[in-house]
Amino acid sequence: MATGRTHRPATRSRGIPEATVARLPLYLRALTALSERSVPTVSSEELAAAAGVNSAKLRKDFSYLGSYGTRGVGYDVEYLVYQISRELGLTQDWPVVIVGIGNLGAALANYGGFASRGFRVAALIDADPAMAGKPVAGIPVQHSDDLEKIIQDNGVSIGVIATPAGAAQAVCDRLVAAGVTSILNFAPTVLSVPEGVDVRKVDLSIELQILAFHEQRKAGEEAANTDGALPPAAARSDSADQGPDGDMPAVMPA
Amino acid sequence: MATGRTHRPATRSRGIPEATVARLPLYLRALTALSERSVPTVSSEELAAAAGVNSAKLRKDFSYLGSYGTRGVGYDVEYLVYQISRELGLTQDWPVVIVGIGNLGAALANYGGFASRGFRVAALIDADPAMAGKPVAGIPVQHSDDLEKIIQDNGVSIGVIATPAGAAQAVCDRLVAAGVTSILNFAPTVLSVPEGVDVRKVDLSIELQILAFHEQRKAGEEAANTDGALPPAAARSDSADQGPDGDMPAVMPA
DNA sequence: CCATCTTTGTGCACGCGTTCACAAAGACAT
DNA sequence: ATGTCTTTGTGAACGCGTGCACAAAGATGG
Repeated sequence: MATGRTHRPATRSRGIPEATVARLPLYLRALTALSERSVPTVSSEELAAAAGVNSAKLRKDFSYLGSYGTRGVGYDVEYLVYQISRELGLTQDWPVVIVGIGNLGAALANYGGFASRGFRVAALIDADPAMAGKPVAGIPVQHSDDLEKIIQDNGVSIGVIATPAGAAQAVCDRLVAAGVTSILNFAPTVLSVPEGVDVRKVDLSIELQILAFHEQRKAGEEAANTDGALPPAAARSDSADQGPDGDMPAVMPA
Repeated sequence: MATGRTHRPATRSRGIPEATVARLPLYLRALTALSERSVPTVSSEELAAAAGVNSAKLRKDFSYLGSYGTRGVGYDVEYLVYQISRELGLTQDWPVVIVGIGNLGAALANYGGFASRGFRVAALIDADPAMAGKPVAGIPVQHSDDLEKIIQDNGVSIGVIATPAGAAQAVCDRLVAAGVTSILNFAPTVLSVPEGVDVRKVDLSIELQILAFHEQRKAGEEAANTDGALPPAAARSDSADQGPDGDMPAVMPA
């Protein structure tokens, strides 16, 4: 589908569905764990269980990448790790900058999951002069006056915004102007960016609110059940160990 | 996905689509900002722009809650804030515990977006005895030995896991056993929980990987554009061509 | 070489979510 | 009251994602 018939250049992703792309990192994590245990091959059933998804979905996801499995056997773990890594672009080095070194920014700087996936924290940037030079996670914080220079000197195309909401848009504008084309936004604000720039956002408060909704609903149903108003909980094979979210992480494309 | 099995035509149907629920906090944030600026009413067009969504989608979302707008005028800001808050269950107090007070846990404890939305950090829990008693964000850290007691004494139903991946499942099991029915998981692991427990996950590394995918795609397209004058309609293979650079595997299955 | 068994890859159907487009509803002016 | 104008609420169409179910492909054993 969508071989060449591009209508709008908004969401053409070379045939790979967005939902599949969002799951690839999940598979990669499970595969990496298997690889470290020197497991040579894995079936779609096993891998799906490890990744917390349906096996049919996993096979269909992989089918978008190509036919990398062997029928009757399964998938070669190392080979699949490589293929997914390449597909995600993790075989190259991605320098990232983190702007806003508060509690969250510091946590991100210390987060080990980045380096192990090809991401390199090229610089930490903060607007507070008192922070300048102070090392966080072994990296000296630089002042935001030098933001443009830092971006350009390091060839940074991915920026992480961990500033207060009020500063986020201004920081975003400067990042984009300096050449950043992908932004991960932790500030609770809608960022407006020119076309061609990707923004993904993570809002911790929003996640809790979604949980609260379901929590309230559960409490309400329970009350209704003791009242005898509703029939007993019909067995829902819906999702035993997965939330109502299905697959989407805590993030939505902007 | 959500129950919705009762085919109630309209009027107070609990069948609010999951996608809508995920956007309600977004609307609420925009509405709160308007409320603080004492804006009395807002049209779907304006609010949609502020929330970063399509106005038709916004109207449809609100239609699931009821008819809270006035045609020709728009929506009453204060009224809508209340209705959405109530729908999300934010009119009640939600005590939450944060387990794992590392960099991320501390950042979460300090995060201001919780308290302002009806969430109260009831306790901080860590496995490190050296942390016990040490105040973080003004709250003394408690040792995980007391986890069950803390949960029960505070009537906690929402737990946040910010531990290393290795400890997450064990913590999760203890939380669930103690009565927690909603979990926000920051550990890069798939949690398995019994039916009736909601899990939402936030994986920072996954978000970056998704950005990297799109970034790579953008770079590839740009190269293709400057390189060949042939628009995207050229590649018309279904599954044959893999990488934009035709880079074939360096690693073959043994 | 043939039979059998395992597991992939996928055609198909279904349901959810998004978007369009417009009638209905109300505000407002005359 | 009546007409006009604005904006909501929603029916309907469409596209995407999911899961079922099965044929094809290859391994394995005799």
